[in-house]
Amino acid sequence: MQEKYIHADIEPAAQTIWRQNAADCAIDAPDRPKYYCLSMFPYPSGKLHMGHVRNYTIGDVLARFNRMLGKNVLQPMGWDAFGMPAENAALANRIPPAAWTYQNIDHMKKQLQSLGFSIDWTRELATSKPEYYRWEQWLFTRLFAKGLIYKKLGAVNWDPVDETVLANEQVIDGRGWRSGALVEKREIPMYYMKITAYAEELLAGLEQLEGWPPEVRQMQKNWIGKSVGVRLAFPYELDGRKDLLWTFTTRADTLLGVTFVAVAAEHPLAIHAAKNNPEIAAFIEECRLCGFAEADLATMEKKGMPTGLFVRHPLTNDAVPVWVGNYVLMGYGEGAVMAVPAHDERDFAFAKKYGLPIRQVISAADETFDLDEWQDWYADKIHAVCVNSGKYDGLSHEAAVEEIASDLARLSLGEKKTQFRLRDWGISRQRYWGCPIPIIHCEQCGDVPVPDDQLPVLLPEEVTITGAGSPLARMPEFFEAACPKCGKSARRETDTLDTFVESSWYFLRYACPDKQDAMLDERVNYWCKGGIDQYIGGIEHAILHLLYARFFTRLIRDVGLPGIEIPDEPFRNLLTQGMVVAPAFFRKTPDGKKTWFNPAELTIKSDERGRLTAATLNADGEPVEVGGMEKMSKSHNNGVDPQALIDRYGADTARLFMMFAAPPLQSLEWSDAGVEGAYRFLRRLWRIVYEHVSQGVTRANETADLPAPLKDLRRKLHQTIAKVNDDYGRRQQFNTAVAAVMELLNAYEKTNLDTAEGRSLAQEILESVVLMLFPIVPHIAQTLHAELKPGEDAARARFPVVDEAALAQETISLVLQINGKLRGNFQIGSDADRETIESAALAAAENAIKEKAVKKIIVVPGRLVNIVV
RNA sequence: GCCGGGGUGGCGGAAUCGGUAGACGCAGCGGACUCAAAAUCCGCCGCCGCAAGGUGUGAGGGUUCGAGUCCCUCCCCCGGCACCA
Repeated sequence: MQEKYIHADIEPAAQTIWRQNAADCAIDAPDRPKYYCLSMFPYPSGKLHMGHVRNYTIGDVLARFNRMLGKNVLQPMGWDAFGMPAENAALANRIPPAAWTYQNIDHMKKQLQSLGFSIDWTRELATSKPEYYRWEQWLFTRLFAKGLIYKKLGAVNWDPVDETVLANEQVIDGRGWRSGALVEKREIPMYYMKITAYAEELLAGLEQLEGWPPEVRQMQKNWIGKSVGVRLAFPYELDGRKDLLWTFTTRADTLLGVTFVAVAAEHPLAIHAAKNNPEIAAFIEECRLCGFAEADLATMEKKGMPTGLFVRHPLTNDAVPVWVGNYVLMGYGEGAVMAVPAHDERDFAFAKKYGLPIRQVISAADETFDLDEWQDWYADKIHAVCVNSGKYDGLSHEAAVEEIASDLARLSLGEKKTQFRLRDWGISRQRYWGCPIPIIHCEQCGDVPVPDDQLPVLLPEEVTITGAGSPLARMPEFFEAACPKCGKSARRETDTLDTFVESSWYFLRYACPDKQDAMLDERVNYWCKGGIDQYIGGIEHAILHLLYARFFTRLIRDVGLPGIEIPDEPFRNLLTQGMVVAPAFFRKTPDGKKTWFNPAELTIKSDERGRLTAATLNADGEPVEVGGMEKMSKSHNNGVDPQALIDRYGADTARLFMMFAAPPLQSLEWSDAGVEGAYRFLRRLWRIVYEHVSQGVTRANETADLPAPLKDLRRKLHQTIAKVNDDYGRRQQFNTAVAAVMELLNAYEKTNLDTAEGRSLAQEILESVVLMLFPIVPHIAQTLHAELKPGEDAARARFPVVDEAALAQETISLVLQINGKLRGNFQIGSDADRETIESAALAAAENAIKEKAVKKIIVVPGRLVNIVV
């Protein structure tokens, strides 16, 4: 055995053994218990970042641990290969997005392999390959036929200088990131997926997801946002034509408090009012410059303008003024809201600002309504009753809603309605590097889906990106097409699909990535039965990706693939890892934009306590500003390259550091310190095994009948096995598993094992330690295991089993408290009854109690005794 | 703004069901080995205090024999907010 731990020698050697034995391949074996362990696939941005290393190490630990429990493990990997960064890179470097992407995939795959992840590479897929996206197009045509995909107008960010649609990320303080032009809101036709048709089912499904973190279920529940309210109409007459202005409210009980209604700038009433009023037209124009992100809407100054138009109150027939509001959006709900300033905080502020009437229609006992100041009880549903509301006076919230809804129904001006916050999913993107939407626009036949025999609609890979519009719209060879129905010349859709579509079903395709003539085959029935056993990915995906994936399994189920069973819920167990965060550094350009610098380009200064204080850019020696801790990301350019870590210390150190530095759910603060410690531990482990092996390996101890110090050490071993097993399996908390093994090794080194019995116990401990660490540091464990048990392969070994006999203990130590304060310990037989414990505790506490009267004795079995005096 | 999470020594973190706060590691300090350094090994290490003891888990209050853990109010940080992935 080598005396020194040299990771550069043992890591490639271990990987060669695994490759030769096909140790990482998942076998389609329907008779064996399966464990499908899935990590969120990466976007091939160039090189791995720390978040990937963390995510895939967690996945690999679980995959290897479950393999050691005898399960048939599938751990696949692929590439979320479509997306905007490839187009940005193309602009910057003049490389076509396809070439850039595939070059990144090659590099990142090598990096993943060098980390020793037990990934079944025979199942690798990339979403940008026609073999993959053709089935997405196929599914699109089926969903289009079923009406689950439809077309309507939707708002986008329009850069008037670059004449292109911008992603939210590309809009910085209301301006285009490249042109600096003020971004406008523009309504364009887009395809939508009817996720709202599944809102009820997606909500109900959350109840069953016991293997999901409760906070993720809560977030999805709130996102779907089911509320029961009343859809009601305000009648009006315009140019002699009668019409209805529809709104939705959850507070129909306050209907008599309505003093105005507000409509969106794009609402027909607003547009009508603008015709003869340049001020309103100017205001509507101003609204076009507002963003439409929810956060912008919620925080911006609420502005409005009277249109001069009036509608009739549905119950009183009073005239109600119509305002245009910049906070009302056409695409959400009805594009109009009723305003009750007295009982809605936003309406209250709006009414105060514009001097609109505030009419109290709710009161609560002991509370006084004060026109000058908003108080939280004004919006209270629980304690309030109707006032100033005629026949509804005295009714509670629920009763009033019921009464008013049925009165409105009688007038055909309203009904009770369940509404969801969830909106249909806009899937059209005016971008090149994505899956082409399989639609042909024919002047006569309308939107015609591309027939199966013309699929896939291939995305041309040799293109020039200019930053202005999609290159597809400039390629007649792409967009010129014959209508599949009438044969006349027609125009192919040049928008592509949102990349969230690809990531909504890739996990099903891993079961059968080589299937040529169908989306999926029966191998899905084995691997995905009951859902994927474990899904691991960033908490930032808690809502969108995870909701879309849940939606998609239901879509595919309902489209129906013969002979294939799709689980409703794709992910049985979910682990949301915390982010890897690091400080971010930037400079502001004169126009206020921030330029972010990578720590690798900087010299960072810190104080004597190790806290970072300042940084300078190596290129010019000038200072940069130190921002806060941010998620490692492209946008903040604060990623630390894991490659340097792997090159210097090896894959096992990188993996161990990642698992030991923080529990998986928590965010992990990157720091260079600590890596050394992980490396030191591996060297120490190597040395300990070397010292044992160089005296000759022996047969592992199997008996609990040992002298006291050895018995204690062996108890520690089996307690550790139980703990580590629980940490890997139930708790999924790997930092404490490592800590437990470290503690065991500390005890091992403090015990004299120079007898035959001792050496045999040493053998038992070291074999167990190496196998317990195998999921985290497989290379060193593979190598050391082969030294401890020549001819045996750790990759096929089972996880150590607890010997219950070793756990038995004759006496235990209990904590003694007096009035809840720690006052020492005492020993007692492990089978002592309550009376014995109490008297032993009183004896131990004699000095401290003295004359004081004992009021109460609390005994917590196995833990402590608290004497109250 | 709304939804979700978090705040524990100089630092990362542990304390799993309300029961010894600070496991394990990093940094630091002292020592051994060495010509020396690195590596390694041994010891110390929340704060105040010579000690006895007191005190301590973002701040304030509450429940309890007992609170990092439960309840209320507040502050700060992070994630998401529908076109970043």
